[in-house]
Amino acid sequence: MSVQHELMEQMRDLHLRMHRLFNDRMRAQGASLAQLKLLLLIERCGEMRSTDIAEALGQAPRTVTEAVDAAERDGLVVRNPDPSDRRAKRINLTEEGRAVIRDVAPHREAFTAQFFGVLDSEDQEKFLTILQTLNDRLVEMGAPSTLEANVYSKNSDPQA
Amino acid sequence: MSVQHELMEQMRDLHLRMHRLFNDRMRAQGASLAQLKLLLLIERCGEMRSTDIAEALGQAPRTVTEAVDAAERDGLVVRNPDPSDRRAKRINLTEEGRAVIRDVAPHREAFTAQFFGVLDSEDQEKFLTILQTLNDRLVEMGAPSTLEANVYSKNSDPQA
DNA sequence: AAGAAATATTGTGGGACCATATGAAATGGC
DNA sequence: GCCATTTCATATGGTCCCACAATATTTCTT
Repeated sequence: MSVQHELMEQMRDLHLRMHRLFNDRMRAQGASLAQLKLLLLIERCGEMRSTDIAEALGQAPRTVTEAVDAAERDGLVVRNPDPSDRRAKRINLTEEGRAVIRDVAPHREAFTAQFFGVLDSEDQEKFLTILQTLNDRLVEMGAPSTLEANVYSKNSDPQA
Repeated sequence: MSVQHELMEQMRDLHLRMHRLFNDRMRAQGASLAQLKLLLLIERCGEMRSTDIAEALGQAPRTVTEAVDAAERDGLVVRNPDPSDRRAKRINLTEEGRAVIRDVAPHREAFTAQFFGVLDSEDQEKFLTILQTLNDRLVEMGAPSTLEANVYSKNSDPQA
């Protein structure tokens, strides 16, 4: 029972520290974690509708509208009309948006490598297995199974 | 490299799902994760000053003031003047605050047990080791080493 | 064509965080 | 005793997220 207690504490600590440290490093590069999450998702999937973004990020529609507003204000993203559905808008990266991703990429890579470098590949595999098991458990327990985009390391398999 | 990518995704997913699911269950009992965190800390440590709470929870002073404001509004907590330091206030639980902790306890226990139940004790130990290793790494990388209070399972060693 | 559903957005209200700054009180050196 | 510094709680303003409700437009269903 005390092990579970410890586990919960360590899990929370880990997330908190990781989130803050990563955020700090990205802010030093002029980005923010949340913004980056959005930009990387669009880079990976190409033009997206608001709905798709909400689902991919596991966020409420309201949140996405706000985020896109902000990114558009910063010139990182544009909303184009969707030719095949006049209700919809297609959100895409601007050149400036792509530049932010490019500039930040090495720092993301460095973070991930430095972070997971303490684990040998066997432990990484074990860790991954456990995380997947726990994730499945949460879904069994009632959590939604929607995904979340990856912000930390580069993804080389875009799916249009 | 792709394993690290997967790891990051799974870690984020896990935290998000756990946080939301736990929060939902607690809200059904009239509490919230953050509130609970505060109440449990005070229960464990007795009367506390705002500063102590901020340090214990790894939060900014501003956050604590807000949280205590809310808890005080809900009648779960009171601010008493500190006789030995007229700047300070001593924050303590009300009877209602203690009642919330009592009511929520079984649900916290149930969640933790159900969640970690998918892992045998060997995997739990392995998981704990890995988490600690990663936490230490983050501290090496510049993250603060302040702790965070445990919200999920009961703690039986209060330290006044 | 009428109704239902989907799409994006807006408003309102709220929760949980942050850095920074302010005023009051305590503390420590002199 | 006196002044600079530190400490304490709080305030200002900001980010990121949510739920709920309402709107206008368009598409899909029947």
